[in-house]
Amino acid sequence: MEAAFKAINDATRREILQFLIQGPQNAGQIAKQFDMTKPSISHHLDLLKQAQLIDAVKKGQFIHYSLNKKGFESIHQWFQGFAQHFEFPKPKIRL
Amino acid sequence: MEAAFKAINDATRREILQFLIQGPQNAGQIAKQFDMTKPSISHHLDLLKQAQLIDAVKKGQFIHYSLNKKGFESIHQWFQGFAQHFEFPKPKIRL
DNA sequence: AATTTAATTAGATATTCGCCTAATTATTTA
DNA sequence: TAAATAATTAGGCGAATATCTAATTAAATT
Repeated sequence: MEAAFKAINDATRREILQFLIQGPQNAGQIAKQFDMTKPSISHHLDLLKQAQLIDAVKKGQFIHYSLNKKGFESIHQWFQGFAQHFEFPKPKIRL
Repeated sequence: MEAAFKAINDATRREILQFLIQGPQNAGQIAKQFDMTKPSISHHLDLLKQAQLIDAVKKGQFIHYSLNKKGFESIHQWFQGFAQHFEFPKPKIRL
């Protein structure tokens, strides 16, 4: 949980997560989205992985990164403790 | 939003928020909960206030701090973008 | 008015963070 | 097997962060 809060406290890492909503991407494709060197992106990916916000799967010489539910769940759980005290708007229908 | 992510990326500040679930507390009462000096707590309170996660109301020589919905909403909004991709467990009945 | 109490602001310091360049590892292709 | 490609690891540096002590502000009490 500690790791997840740390991971999302950075604009670049949050943008990486946003980008991965589109689906899995390899490190090079991710790096291309940002005006930053590959080693820097690599480091961000490492922190996101530590936080279990993303998964990494090696496919040949590429590494495919994708969103991982676990990290988001840990944030969700923390948040729920407060949500109960505030009553956030709920969708009209349950999906 | 930036400020909210920054604010919750610290164990002490998250504990302050937890403590405030019980209800409003003044700075001294909050500081008593932690093995840390009052100026340090004061600084944490300032960051939480900047993030609109807490409100501060001066009552005489005391300042009463309480949870503020706004900051939590900004985190909630960000989170919702991902929640849709994962389907988090929902309560059985709508309250 | 002087003292006490609650809290913040100011300034210093050690640690962590984000970024870079250079070097390394691992895989594919010529 | 040598060269090229994908990605990481290593090392260094300036900026940001968390903490402390000392000083300041503001309100209440004596």
